[in-house]
Amino acid sequence: MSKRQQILDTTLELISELGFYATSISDIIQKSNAAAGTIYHHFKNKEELIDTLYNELREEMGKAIVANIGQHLNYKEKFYLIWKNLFAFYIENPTKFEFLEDYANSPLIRKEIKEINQRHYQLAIDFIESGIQLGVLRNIPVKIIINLFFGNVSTFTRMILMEEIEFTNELLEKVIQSSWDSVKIN
Amino acid sequence: MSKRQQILDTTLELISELGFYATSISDIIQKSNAAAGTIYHHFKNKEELIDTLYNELREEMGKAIVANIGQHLNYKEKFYLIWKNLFAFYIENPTKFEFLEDYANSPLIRKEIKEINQRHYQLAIDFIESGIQLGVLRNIPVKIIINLFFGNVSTFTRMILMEEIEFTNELLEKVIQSSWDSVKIN
Amino acid sequence: MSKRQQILDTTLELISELGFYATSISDIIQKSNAAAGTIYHHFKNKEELIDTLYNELREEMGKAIVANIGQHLNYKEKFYLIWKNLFAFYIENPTKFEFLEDYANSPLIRKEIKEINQRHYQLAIDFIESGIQLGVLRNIPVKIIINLFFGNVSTFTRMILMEEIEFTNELLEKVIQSSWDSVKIN
Amino acid sequence: MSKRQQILDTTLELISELGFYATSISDIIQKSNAAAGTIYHHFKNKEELIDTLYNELREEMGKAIVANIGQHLNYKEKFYLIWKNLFAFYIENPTKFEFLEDYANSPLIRKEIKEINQRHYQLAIDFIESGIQLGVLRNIPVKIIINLFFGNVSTFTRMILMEEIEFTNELLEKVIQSSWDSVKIN
DNA sequence: GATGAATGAGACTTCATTCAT
DNA sequence: TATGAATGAAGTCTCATTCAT
Repeated sequence: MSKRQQILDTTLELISELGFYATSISDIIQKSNAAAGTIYHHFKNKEELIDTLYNELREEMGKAIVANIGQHLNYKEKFYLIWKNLFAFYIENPTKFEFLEDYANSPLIRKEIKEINQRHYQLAIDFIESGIQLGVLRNIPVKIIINLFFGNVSTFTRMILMEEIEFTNELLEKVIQSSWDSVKIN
Repeated sequence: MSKRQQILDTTLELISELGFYATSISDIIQKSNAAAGTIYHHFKNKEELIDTLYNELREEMGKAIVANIGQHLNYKEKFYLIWKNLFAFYIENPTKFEFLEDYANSPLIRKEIKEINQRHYQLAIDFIESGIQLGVLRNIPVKIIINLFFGNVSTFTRMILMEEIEFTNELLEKVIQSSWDSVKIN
Repeated sequence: MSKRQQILDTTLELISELGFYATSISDIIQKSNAAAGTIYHHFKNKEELIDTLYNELREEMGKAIVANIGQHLNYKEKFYLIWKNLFAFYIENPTKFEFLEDYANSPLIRKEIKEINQRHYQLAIDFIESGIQLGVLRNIPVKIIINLFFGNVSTFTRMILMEEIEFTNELLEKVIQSSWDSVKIN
Repeated sequence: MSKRQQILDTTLELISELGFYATSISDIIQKSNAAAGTIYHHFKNKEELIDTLYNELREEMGKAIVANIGQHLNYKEKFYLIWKNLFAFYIENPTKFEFLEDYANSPLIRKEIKEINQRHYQLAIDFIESGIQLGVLRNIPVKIIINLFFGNVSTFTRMILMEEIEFTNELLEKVIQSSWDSVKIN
């Protein structure tokens, strides 16, 4: 594996464990077996290193979300599948989940929320918009629906990962049902 | 105003603006017109200062949530009122909202989530549990319902504060309706 | 002696010995027995520390130059006395001489030359201008005369300090005579 | 152009602009389109690179100084011509002027001043010595006369390049006259 | 001749905290 | 109660240089 990748992998691990601000370049140097200069050879600064990681994970997550979305599924089935896909991605990649959550909640970065919404969420926006136009979803601003959707998945994932509640398929179905009931036309 | 209160107020302002980790004691010293020694006279260390603030705000928020909850209201009306109370508290106190969110999302602090659930959420737990027992709410673990509830209010608040969407009473009603539909028995 | 003064004194010694860029904050810390934080408590950064030193020395030098300038001296006698005063200040304070020269020659700082000319050289400007008006000095731009004057003193001082030539009073008189002959009306 | 020459040219440009210590190998790599290894293939280290440049420029300057010195000129005419030659070389090659000045003023390098005097200034030494023996110049140590001479040309050049004063031929003549008057026998 | 990834010492600066006044 | 000078560990980043390709 290349040094560059070692650095990225180590950064992901450390930030998911310690968080954004508690992870120092020193920590990354030690755990990745890279020299300080090597990090700065590949990345302009700490911020760029983290942003690179974020963008990679965002893309990976974006692909995971739409896995197995066949044309034969109806709207509600697609909604459920996306929910499960995102949840599965998080559960199978807890470090990535932690990193993405931490990044999203970082106060300085949160300012970008508007831009991010358009850049990364385009597929989601289209999906929700079509639901409204089809008369399947309520006429609530798309952005709100999306944020509530992602918030719900994150909340549930966190509780499972922190072992606050025990996972069962039945529970998963119930929670997705909640999510669906909150946006579907009555 | 006492120096102690000046320090607390300044800390709230700074953390809500810059976030947890970007706010240094140095910043607080400058903005509060207090000396370093004065801060350490009133608080054992930075952590205690922040925790003090957190606990005060938590209590204040706890009281705000249950304002005007009269016995004559039915369950759904109470649900709506609590939602509105919390939202109003956030909107009227945006710095407190930011602080509480940042604190809650802080990775190191998030470990306390279990304990917090019991300490601060007892009223909420009782309210949700009674809803389930009354057959008004679905049989989903209480903790999940609570976290989804608080998550939804926060998500909506953030979008209004960041001016991603424009506030209207009609929109507020729709969003609370969503929240309610996600947990009420069909 | 105050820590602040210890830091300034040490900085003067080190820069005069090693030069501007070869003097690190680490060096200053070690030699001054001050902690890193102490330096930054008194000075915003390395640049401000050095600028403070420069301004103090500039003022000191400005006073030295005009020592013993009595009203009974004629113009040429004043010219000789100022030359000797500046030379004596340099020879008696070789570290200050080195620092001031190094500062003046620093490429980045040299940009300020115009401003410095007006701020620190006002007395010199007045003196030269009066010489021209009295018909004692040639009609050459004041700035040029001043820079040649200071350049000559520095050149001579450097050669004495580096022991390239041996000092004698006779030699000093000859060199000042050179300086005078280069600007006096024939 | 060879890579070696590209490196030398870039180094000259950067040092003349940023100065000695502010110019990093990194800067040279970027601006010259050469790889780190290439620099170290041609030059043992940074010091050798700069010294190579210095020696080349010294030789070039040495030649420029004596351009058009015909045997038919008398001593004073030669003095004037050398002055003009050096000034012209500086004005036509401002980057070389800056580099040479910066090198000469570099505190660490200044220690070599004695050696340099003999290596590079032999022609100048001979010229001044002959002037003294001919009874045209004052009996002041040759080294002093040389340093004052070069110092005067540099001072004037700098002021023109920094646009502190406007160049005119008349002014140039006046300044050379000053220089000459400072060393000629009265 | 030329490349550029890799090194690690050392640069400047900020941090939370202490303590004599 | 309040002050602010002093601390020194630890932070991010740059530097000149090496070496396998």
